[in-house]
Amino acid sequence: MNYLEGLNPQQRAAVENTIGPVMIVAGAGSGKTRVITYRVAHLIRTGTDPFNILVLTFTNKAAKEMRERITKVVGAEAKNIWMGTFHSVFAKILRVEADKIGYPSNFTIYDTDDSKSLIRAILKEMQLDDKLYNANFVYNRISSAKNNLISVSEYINNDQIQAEDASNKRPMLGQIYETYTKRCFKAGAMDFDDLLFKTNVLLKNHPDVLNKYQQKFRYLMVDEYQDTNFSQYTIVKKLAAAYQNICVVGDDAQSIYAFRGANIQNILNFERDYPDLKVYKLEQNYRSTQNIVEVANSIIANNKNQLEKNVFSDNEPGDRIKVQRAFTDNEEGKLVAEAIVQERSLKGLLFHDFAILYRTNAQSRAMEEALRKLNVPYKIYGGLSFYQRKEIKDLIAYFRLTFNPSDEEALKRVINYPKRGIGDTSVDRIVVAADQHDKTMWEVICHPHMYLEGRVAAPLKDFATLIQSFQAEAKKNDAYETALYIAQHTGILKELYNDDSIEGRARYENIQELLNGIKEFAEREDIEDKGLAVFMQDVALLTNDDNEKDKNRDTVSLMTIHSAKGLEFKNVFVVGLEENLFPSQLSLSSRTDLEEERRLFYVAITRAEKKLTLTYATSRYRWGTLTTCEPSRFINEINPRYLELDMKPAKSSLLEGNFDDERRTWTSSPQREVFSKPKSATAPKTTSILPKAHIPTPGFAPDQPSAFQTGMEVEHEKFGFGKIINLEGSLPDVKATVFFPGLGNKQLLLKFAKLMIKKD
DNA sequence: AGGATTATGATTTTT
DNA sequence: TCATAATCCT
Repeated sequence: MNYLEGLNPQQRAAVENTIGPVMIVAGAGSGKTRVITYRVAHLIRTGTDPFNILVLTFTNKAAKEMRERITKVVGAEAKNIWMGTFHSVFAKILRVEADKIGYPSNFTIYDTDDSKSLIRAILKEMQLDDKLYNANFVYNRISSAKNNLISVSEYINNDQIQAEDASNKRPMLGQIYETYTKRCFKAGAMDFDDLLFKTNVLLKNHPDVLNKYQQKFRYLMVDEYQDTNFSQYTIVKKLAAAYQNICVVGDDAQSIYAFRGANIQNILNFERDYPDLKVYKLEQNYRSTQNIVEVANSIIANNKNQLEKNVFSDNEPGDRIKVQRAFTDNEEGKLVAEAIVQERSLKGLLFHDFAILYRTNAQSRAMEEALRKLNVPYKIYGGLSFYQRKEIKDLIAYFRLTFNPSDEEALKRVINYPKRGIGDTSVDRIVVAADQHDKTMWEVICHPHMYLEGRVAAPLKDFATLIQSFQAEAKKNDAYETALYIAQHTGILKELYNDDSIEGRARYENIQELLNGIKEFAEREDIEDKGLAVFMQDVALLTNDDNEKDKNRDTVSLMTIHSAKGLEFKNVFVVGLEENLFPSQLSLSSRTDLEEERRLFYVAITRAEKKLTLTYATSRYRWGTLTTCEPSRFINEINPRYLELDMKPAKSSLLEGNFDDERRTWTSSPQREVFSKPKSATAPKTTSILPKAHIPTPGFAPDQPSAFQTGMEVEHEKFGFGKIINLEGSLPDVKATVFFPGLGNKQLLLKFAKLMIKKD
């Protein structure tokens, strides 16, 4: 297979130039993954030892796919490449080097829930106001400190940070950070951010270790470089310092994770770090139609800070981008669902060719309901991952405890689950006793009579014995046998088996699935140590792998825009394009946040291959109350010549504005522009292209249900002018089918609808 | 200790 | 609205 054939000149240059610092700026749909995989394959084909290559990605999925594709080119050697997420690669290294930073090599990895629950416990112990010191807020503060490599002592001694916290009335954050760090250490645990933070500490304080990995990883590649944070940036920079064979790949226009600490400057300033950098720009989009690519370009042009590039498409111009208005979120769902059904039969497509993308998960509900009504099969991506389910976390907590009994979060999770008579008060007493005697909770539990009075001693001793029996079991058996033993002897399996509810059934099945997964692991032949401890090493870093069964089902995909990154669909619906939703309300106060929202919109648009539809509703339920919405400014930012407006406002003398046939847009006199926003000086001039909401005729008064006849021209308070095409039922429950131009048919119950016979 | 009830508060989330 | 957490009862 000649992998170099079929690459365009820029792609090929990026693949072949493997020495020295390289930056590949890869526009959306420009064949980025191909270039990375071929570049790695090329390195190996030209004699580089796979053991000397490190490829860092952001998702397990990306790493897995890449490895598969490289295997196709170079064969079995591909398995020797170090390839994985930042977190998994450095967790592996930290386990090897753990003793250098005082950690046990079997340290536990705390997930976000563990971290937050520890923070909650600390806040309670410190008796801090939990309104001011909200666990989420504290977690984010600590996380961002770590991502910026600010240690506890630096945090406490930094005047600026202290002043900031003081002015926010939260002077205790430094102390909380300190306690949190100590407690993690005592529990033999690292959180997600620690995996990177401690790697930095390790490489900084141990030049020999740094040198070892510099020598090992002579060729470094980083995917999605625009999403790296400072901590990741520093690790990469250190590792690359010796050989400078560093290749980063990314697209600044698709940086959408700043809210998690990603720093877009890492890619924008890359040239500053490596003056003899070679830059390759992949600008040809192979995915989408010209219209889609140009719309995306016109949107992103509104952002100030970006790398210069000119993404273009040689594909057909394609359909215009459709903009659709709905009156409610439910109607929006209906519109989308109907469009999918229609488009599918019209073009002979599969459900699989359609995706509905939204800004927030809450928006999926209206879509789901509409799809269900039309019997459209769908799958929601994202949401709770398998490993975040309660029953899975419970069982895994027992596994964690088996190998690291100091793991406090696991201990607290299962010490009274299933019920064994150790309530909150007892747990509090254990915590106090442990603190007083400077022991771990586990040590207290092993010798309860030494530290505690009363009845609890017996169940505690039993609990300790139980865990010790698991440890003994784990020593002699493989992962599956141990896991099954634990599932049985904790009583979890029985408890769920006896739960006859639907949820209980599902939980039991989930446990079975976990056990099956462990069984598969234990049957693998490429692994020497098949113990449960090995399986557990990166279980905290695993996320949902798409279910094999689901892969063959033909379904519409529903997901947030964030989770759609990297995917593509023939037909894409981006829904909820409303101010305060997309762009999100919380982004409106700062330019950088708003620009991130715009990049998110860019990502959404560029998922589409053939056809793109944007929808918005003029009212929607948010947090239980009906709110009215204005169309998103992003719609106004699109050059109208790319748009097709599906609805034409009803003819009315009250509606000022003229339909500009040439440009297929609505223009209106400025003083009546309901939706146009004050434009910033830098924003390109756009005309408001959105139809107005209907404004009722002066003196509008609904008529009696008995007054209506089929064929009458009528006016509706909100929908505007239309024509009755059918009446059914008998008074007073007459239901009318009314056709509103641009909106289609509406079913209206006359006794409720604000409907008036048109006068003229 | 444990169930039941009320309060709260809320983007996005690769790890 | 909906899920989780804190608090209240028994």
